[in-house]
Amino acid sequence: MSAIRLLVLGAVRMHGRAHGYQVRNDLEYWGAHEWSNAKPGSIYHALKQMAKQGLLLAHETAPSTAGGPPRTEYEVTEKGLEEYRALLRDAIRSYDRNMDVLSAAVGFVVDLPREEAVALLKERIEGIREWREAVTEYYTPEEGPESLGHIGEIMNLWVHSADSGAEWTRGLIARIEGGAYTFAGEGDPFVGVLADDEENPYATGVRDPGDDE
Amino acid sequence: MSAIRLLVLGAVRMHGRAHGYQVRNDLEYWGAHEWSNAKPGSIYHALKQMAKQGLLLAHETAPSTAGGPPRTEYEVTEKGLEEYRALLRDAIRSYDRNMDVLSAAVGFVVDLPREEAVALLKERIEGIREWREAVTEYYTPEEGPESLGHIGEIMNLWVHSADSGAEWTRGLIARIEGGAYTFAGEGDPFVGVLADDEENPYATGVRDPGDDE
DNA sequence: ACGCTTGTAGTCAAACTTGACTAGCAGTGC
DNA sequence: GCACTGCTAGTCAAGTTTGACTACAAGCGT
Repeated sequence: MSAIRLLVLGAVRMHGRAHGYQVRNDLEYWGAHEWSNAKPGSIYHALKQMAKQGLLLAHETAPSTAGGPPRTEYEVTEKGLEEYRALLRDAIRSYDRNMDVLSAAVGFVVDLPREEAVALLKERIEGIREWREAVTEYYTPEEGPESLGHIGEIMNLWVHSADSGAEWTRGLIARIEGGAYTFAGEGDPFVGVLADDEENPYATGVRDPGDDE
Repeated sequence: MSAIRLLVLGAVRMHGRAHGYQVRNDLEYWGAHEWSNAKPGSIYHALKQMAKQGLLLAHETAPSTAGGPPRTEYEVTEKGLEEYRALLRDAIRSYDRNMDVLSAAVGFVVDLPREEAVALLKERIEGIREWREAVTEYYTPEEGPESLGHIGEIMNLWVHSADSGAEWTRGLIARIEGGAYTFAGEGDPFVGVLADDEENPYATGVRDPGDDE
C-alpha cells in the first residue's frame, strides 16, 4: 500500500478539520512530495475515497474565502482514527521495502506511546532479519554464487539496503530509548501542521524564484 | 515510473519472441515479484500497451500447445529497442529512491558496454551526492535541527539510505572495473531466461509443495 | 484601465495496478 | 472412469495514480 492514506488521515487529524488544499500544503511542508506519491490528484482522491468508506466525514462548506471553487472540509471519524492507528502500527512494524510508508509513519510515530513505538521498531528489525535470511538462502545456488552472474548484484543491492535499514532502525530505537522526542501522554505534542494563516517556510520544493538553475 | 516496462521489454528481448506467460515466468525466475510490482495483470497490461505504442509487435498465434487460452507472442521492434536502452540508461543513471527500477536495470546492465555502465553508475553517485546536499541544506532550519523534532528523523532516514545506496554503487563500480561479469561485446552473454521447456529452479516463491509452512 | 502573473481549490481523462476470476488440458488417485 | 488438483494462459472490474487542466480572485506593473 502507498503512504497516501496514512499521510492524509494524519494531516486531517492534526487539524481537526481540514480541506484538501490544507492537506496538500501540509504534505508539501513535510516534504512528502520528495519521498512519496503525494500529488494533488492522489490527495483529493484519497479524501473522497475515505469519505465514501466512512473514515472521514465530509462537510460541504460555503465557497472558499479566498477565490477558487467551493471547498469541502473533512474530519476524521472514529473508524478513521482506528484505521489511522492500524496503518501507523503496520507501517512501522512491517518491512515492505518501500520507504514512503515508513517515512510517513516516522512523522506520526509520536502519536504512539514511547514503549509501543520501540516495540514496533524491534518487530521491524526482526522482520528485516527474517527477510534477509529467506532471501539469501533462497538465492544462493548450489553451484556457488558465480552461477548467478551479475544477477547476484540485485540480491546484493537488496541485502545491502536491508542492512542499512536495520541499522537506521537500531539508531532510532536508541534515540527513543534515550529519551528523545515527546511521545503520546508525555506533555505538549509536537505541532507539525501549518496554521490557517501561516506560510510555508520551505516554499514550493524549489528555492526562491529567480534563483540559478 | 515503475520498472515494469523495462522488465518486460528486457524479457521479451532476451527471448526474441515471447508470450505473456513466458515473460511472467522469467520475472518470477528473476525474483522480480520480491522487489517490484510484477503481477500478471501488470505484465499483460504492459505488453498490450507497448504493442499499442509500437514498441512491441504482437503476433496472434494458434491456440497454445499446452491447454489454456490462445496466446499472443510479442517481439521487440526497433522503436522498442531504443526505448529499452533509454529506460535502461535512465534507470542506472538517475537516483529516484525507488529501488525496483534500479534492480531491474542491474539485471540488464551487461547489455551495455562496460565503460558506459561504469560512466552511468558514476553519474548515479553524483546524482545521489547532489540530492543529499540539496535535502540536508533544505531541511536544516536556522534554529538548529532540534526545531524539527522527530520530523528530522525522516530526513535522517533518507540520508542514511542515500549513503547506503552510494556505497553499494561504489562497490559495484569497483567490481565492474575489476573485470567482473561479461558485458556487451565481450563474448557469450549471460543467459538469464528460461528456455521453453526448462523448469524454474526457484519454484513459485514458496519452497516445494507439501513442505512445512 | 488593462493585461499578467500568482495563489487558491479542485476536476478530469488516461494510464496503471491489483486481486480475483475464467477456462482448457494433463496427470493422479481410487 | 471420473472427480480433483495443478498447470498453462490470460481476462476483467475496481481501485489508484498521474499530469494536465479549469475557474476565480487579488495584487502588480504600466
